[in-house]
Order: sequence, then structure tokens, then C-alpha cells
Amino acid sequence: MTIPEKSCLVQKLSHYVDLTELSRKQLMSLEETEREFGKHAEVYRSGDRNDRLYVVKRGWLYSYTDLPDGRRQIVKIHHPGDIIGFPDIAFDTATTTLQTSEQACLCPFSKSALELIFQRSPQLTALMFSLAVRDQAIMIDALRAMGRMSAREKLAHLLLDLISRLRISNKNLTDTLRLPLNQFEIGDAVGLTNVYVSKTLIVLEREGFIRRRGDEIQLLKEQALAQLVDFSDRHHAMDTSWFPNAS
Amino acid sequence: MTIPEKSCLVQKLSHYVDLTELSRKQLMSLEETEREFGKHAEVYRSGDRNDRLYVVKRGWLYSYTDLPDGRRQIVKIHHPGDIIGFPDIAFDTATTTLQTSEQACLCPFSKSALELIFQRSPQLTALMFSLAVRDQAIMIDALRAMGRMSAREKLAHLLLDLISRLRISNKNLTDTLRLPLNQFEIGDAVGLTNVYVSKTLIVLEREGFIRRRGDEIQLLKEQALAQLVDFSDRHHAMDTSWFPNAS
DNA sequence: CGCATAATTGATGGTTATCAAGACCAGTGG
DNA sequence: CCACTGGTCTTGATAACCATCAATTATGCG
Repeated sequence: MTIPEKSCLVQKLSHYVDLTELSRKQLMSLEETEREFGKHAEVYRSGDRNDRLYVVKRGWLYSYTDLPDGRRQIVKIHHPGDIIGFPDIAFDTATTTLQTSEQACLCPFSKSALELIFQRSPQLTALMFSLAVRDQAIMIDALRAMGRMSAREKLAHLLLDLISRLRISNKNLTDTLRLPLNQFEIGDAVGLTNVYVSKTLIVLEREGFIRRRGDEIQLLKEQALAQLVDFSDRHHAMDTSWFPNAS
Repeated sequence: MTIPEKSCLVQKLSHYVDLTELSRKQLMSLEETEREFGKHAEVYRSGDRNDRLYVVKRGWLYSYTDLPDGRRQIVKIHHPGDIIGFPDIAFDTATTTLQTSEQACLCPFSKSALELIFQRSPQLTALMFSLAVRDQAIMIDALRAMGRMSAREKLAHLLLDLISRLRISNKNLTDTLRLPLNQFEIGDAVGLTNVYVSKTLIVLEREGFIRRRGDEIQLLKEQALAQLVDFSDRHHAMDTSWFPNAS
């Protein structure tokens, strides 16, 4: 059989377990369809019927909710290899709005594709389950940041979270990340205004924690930053010991 | 066979789907062991090895994380019938600390009990999955509240969330809920100080939104409150249409 | 009644929002 | 080559909101 182009989903999940041939095929089947989106395009909107999930093939996106008066909260930033839509799976309409932050390519697949996975592959089921709930742990960290951290700490936390996520699928990432978000978007992600994001990033830069060039950010003292916010990497290690054996 | 005492887990899940006899038995088996805890007892601590989950049989508990300097964030309040521990399932150590807010009774069960469920009951798997990810949707709402709401709105949101959750397992709940949390704990749940919680609750009371008597809170204008924070009930409706048929 | 815990009150200050203006930059068309 | 444009970032002044601290009052319990 022909091997299709490398799937970032398979690549990312392989980081955690040795996928069986069956699992691999099932994952590939999720990426059969492709759709292309321009910058700041809306993929779906809160309240839309949602019978689909999405695999990110290329580009950054984010999910947000807003209040009637326009205040906005970005609740999750999505990267290539991510599966989008787990939090909405329990509802018949979407709870968030999904938007691209730059040109992006998505692979939609239907909820019922999960049904197949649940019936046939306990290994993949456990892995999906773990991924879904790990996102929850990450959201817990975000909640802690939003509730109890200063602006400076919030931004430090965001940067650490992003770089540790990007390292999963891009092993040779060093200390620099591309951040294709403007300061309104950064503010909406951490609960600050664009103005204060600007001021705080300048502070972090003056303190020697980061350096900025265009849309790239270099973390100069990652250890110190991690200590500052008591950061723990939820992405690298995952407990797969309880997984069913490939059957 | 003998029918054991009513399980609040079975009761709660029955709200969403007709459980097969197999599913029911598997759920019951999760509640075989019981452990009793006093007020403000610690069940497990962040960093502990975690090979277990818990079903809440009685009493309120909460999970929190803290920063090195003592700031604390309560990330989830647990009620009878809840399953505690999904967010930690992907890790080998607990990411949060679990504490009772009053006398409570828990039923611990091992992670590998889930393995059995994954292998034997696609229906229950889908339901567990839905429960786990619905918690995520609820946390998204909390994140929005923490990031973009005023103190008054945050507290309104908390009360609405709590009462709509309690209504699932207690159908004849009216407009009054018992809130066994002190104002430090309330503050840690919404990202405020105990002092400002006090002041803000007084404002809500003066505005006629709530009435307080002891540890009970009555929501006098629930509609208005819901509109104030653009609240949507994540607890009542759940999309089960995509679930595998009981096999 | 006396003690501990929890809630309230008031004074003050810090952090962040808000508003408005200006600087920078890349792309566009004259 | 240069003005023009829209988007983004920066800067400064002011104000709102909430934290902090400390003292007092209420509540519950042995």
C-alpha cells in the first residue's frame, strides 16, 4: 500500500506510544479531507451545530468565547498536530468560536469516526482519552495563571506553555518561537488589554527574560522564567502504563 | 441478585442515557470501597503518585493548585456523584491537591478499572469520555469568568454554575443552595480575596439578586443573573446521539 | 460563658484598564 | 521616489477596581 505524506497527528501521538498498524491507519483516515483557511478566518462559531472535529495540518488557530459586550477570552491556542473539538463533543452546538490566527489547513472528521475508534481500538481510545483530559490539566494551569498571577507572570506562563507544546512535534526547537498573534490576541489569551501586554513585554525584555524580533520571541532565561511561575511541563511526559495492550 | 443502595453515580449518569445492565454493574463496581474523611481533610496532594480515581458519595470537596508563595486557586468543586481525577489520568502524579470542604465519603477505584470499561463497554466509554470533556467545557466557562469578568460577575457565575450542577442529581432543588465554603475558599475559586468576596456578596444582596441565611444562598433573580454573565447551562443537556449502541 | 472561626468594615495603595495620541512598518498607488 | 493607508505597537495621563492590612463584629461550639 502507498504511504501518504507524513501526518503530524501520527507523528505527535507516536511521541507517546508505539502505534499499532491498525491505530496508525485509523488516525490517517481522520486526515482524508482537507480545507484551507485564510488569515483571521472563522471556521465555526459558538452556537453552530457541531458534528465535527478537526486535525490541524498547518498554521495556528485559537478558540475563544466572548461576552455580549465584546470582551473576549481565548481559551485555547491550537498548533499543527492538535485535535480540535474535544471539549465540544458532549454538546450538540459549539461552545467556542474557532478562528485562524494565520493561513491554516484543517482536516475535518465526523464525531462518529470516534465511535469506530472506540469500538475497535482500545489503545487509541485510551490515548484519545488521555489527550482530551491532558488538555484539561493544561487548562487548569491556565486557570491558575488567570486567577492568581500578575501580568508579568501570566505572560511568562503563556510563553513557557507554548514553547513546551511546540517542542513535542518539533524536537529541534531551541529557545526561540514564532508567535503569530498580535497583542490584542495575546491579551485575550491571558486576560489583559493589548496596552498592558505591550508594557509588560517591554518589562520582560528589559529584565533580560526575553528578546523580540518581529514575530519571534527568544526565551533567554527559561529556567528562571519557569521558576518564576512554578511551571511544569504537561506535554512531555504522559502516563501510558495503564493503557490496554494493543489487541 | 441483591440491589445495593442507590448509587449517585448511576443516578447521575442515568440522567443522560439509558444504562444497560452491564454498564450499571460496571459502574457499581467502582463504588465497592468506601473511605470517610473529616472536614478540611486532604485526600491527596499535588505530586503524589496517582493511580486512582474517586467517586464522591457524600459531601463537597475541591481540587486546587497553589503557587510557591501561598496563593491558591481552586480549579474544581466536586459534588456527590462526581468522578474525581480525570484531568490527572494522563500523568503519573497528581497535578492538583484534593481537599474536603466538609465531612465527606469517597469511593476510590484504580485507573485500570477504566481499562476494563474501555474494553467491554463502548457505551460507557463514550459516556465517560463525554463527562470528562464536558468538565473541560465547564472549565472554559470558568476561564472566561476569571479572565474577563468583574468580581460581581464572577460570583454570579459561580453561583449559577453550582446550582445548575446540583440540579442534575437533585431534581427538586428550587432556588436555594447550601454553600459549604467559607469566603477564603470562595475567593480562591474565583480569583478574589476573602475581603472582596464579602464586600461583593453584600452588593449582590443589596441589589436583590441573592439572599443569604447561614450557609444557604437563595437566588432571587436567576434569569437576571444568567443574563448578567451570559450563562449557559452545560449540565442539563448532553449530546449522546453519536454514542455506540449498547453492544 | 469563653473561645475559635468566620464575616464585616474602613483606610490606603498597587495593579491594571481606559482613553487618546503618536510612532513604526509594510504594502499600494500615484 | 514619495505620499497614503491600515494595521500594529508604544507611550503617557488618569481612573477604576481590587488587594492589602488592621480592627471590629458576628457566629458557632464546647
